[in-house]
Amino acid sequence: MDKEQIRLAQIEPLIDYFNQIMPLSPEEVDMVYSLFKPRLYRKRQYVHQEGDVCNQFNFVVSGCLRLYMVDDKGDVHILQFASENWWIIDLGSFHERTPSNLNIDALEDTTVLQISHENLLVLYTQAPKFNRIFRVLIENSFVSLQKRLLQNISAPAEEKYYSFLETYEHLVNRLPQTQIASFLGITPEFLSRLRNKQAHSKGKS
Amino acid sequence: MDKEQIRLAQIEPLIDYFNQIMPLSPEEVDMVYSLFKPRLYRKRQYVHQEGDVCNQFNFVVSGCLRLYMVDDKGDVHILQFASENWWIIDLGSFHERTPSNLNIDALEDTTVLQISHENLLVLYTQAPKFNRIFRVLIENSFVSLQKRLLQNISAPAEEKYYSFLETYEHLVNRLPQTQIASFLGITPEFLSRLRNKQAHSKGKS
DNA sequence: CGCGACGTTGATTTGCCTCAACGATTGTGG
DNA sequence: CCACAATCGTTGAGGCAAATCAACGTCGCG
Repeated sequence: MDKEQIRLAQIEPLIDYFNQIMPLSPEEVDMVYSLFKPRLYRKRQYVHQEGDVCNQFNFVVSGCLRLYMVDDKGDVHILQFASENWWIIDLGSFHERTPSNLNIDALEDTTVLQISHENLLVLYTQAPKFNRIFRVLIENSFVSLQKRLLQNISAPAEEKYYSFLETYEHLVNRLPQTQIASFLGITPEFLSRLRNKQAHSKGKS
Repeated sequence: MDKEQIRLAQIEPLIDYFNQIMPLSPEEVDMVYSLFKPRLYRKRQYVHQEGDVCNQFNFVVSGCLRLYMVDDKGDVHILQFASENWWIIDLGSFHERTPSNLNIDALEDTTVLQISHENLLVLYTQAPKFNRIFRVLIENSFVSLQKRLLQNISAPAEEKYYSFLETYEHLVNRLPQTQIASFLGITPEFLSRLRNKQAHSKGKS
């Protein structure tokens, strides 16, 4: 495969994704090919750093990224993981063009397809169908975010952990416990004790 | 004013709201007039009940609604308040056409403008600009939801409460403490103690 | 090899909950 | 218009979930 073929192969998962929400015309497919750029990030590399205006909308082709905030004490709070076929971005910073207080970095070597703010506006203007597609896409994100918030205000840590195991089954064995704890909003020590309890009750049943 | 004039007067805040995101053409304004219906809910009345498919997208003109879940123990967990110029809906149920496990009811006598699922599809088809408008609208909701989640996994109750006071300043004196506690995910008793502490420290400074 | 990230375990502390009781206010039916 | 119930906010005593701090073994990696 030459470089061009590699590029095309990488973009396919995104085309599939869009087609699933709403089938694209050949012209729209061409626009996706020309406006989304593949990029590789190495493990631990920043995709976006706080202080900057977030300028790229990222679609993960392979690997895993995280979106997180670092508080005054230096503790990390993870808002989102994104593995294959997920979107990740600081949406507030991206749209309001204001400096972000969130970071995005790579938990594994990760390939993304990214579109800049400028090119996304081009896409919306020249292919209005993408307004509809991105509306649906964000609606889906909104619904899952709302579910997570509901869990957070209503359920104890143990229940949140089990729920996480179900929702992120495909991802669980790729993530260190510390990252999961930070996502759940509990300490790694306490998560360890929860897991221990689970192991014991499983042994008995 | 005759009935027709009342109807028109009630719809104006919504037209203003849309124009602020993206100016509407006269034809688009007409569509809004014909597809959104005003409706009054009395205090404590249900706007939407769990078990039903959520079929109305609601825009609050005056008053205040809440979106909440009732857990196995009968405890209420509030996902959202909506007062003037806010939207409220179970978006998951509305789009997937599945039975909801959330409720919406009125904390005050409330006037809403509502559009049915069916008519929203008509609106999207006949005036595609609304895809863009609703995309922006949901993006805004997404960003504020993400901020709230971040607070929830990173901040102690006291900080969440202060943050609530800032964000919902206009609404705070209209809401009973029990509702605020339920929104924050703490008990009314503990909220009372937090407020007490605040009063004392204010007295000293 | 040696260092740093990771997971575990123990002892202790604390933020927040539970349960119970009490006035103050609201509202509702007789 | 009053009486009674229901809702609301507050306070106290006690308990539990989860955090903190510290120590230790393991593993992967430079």
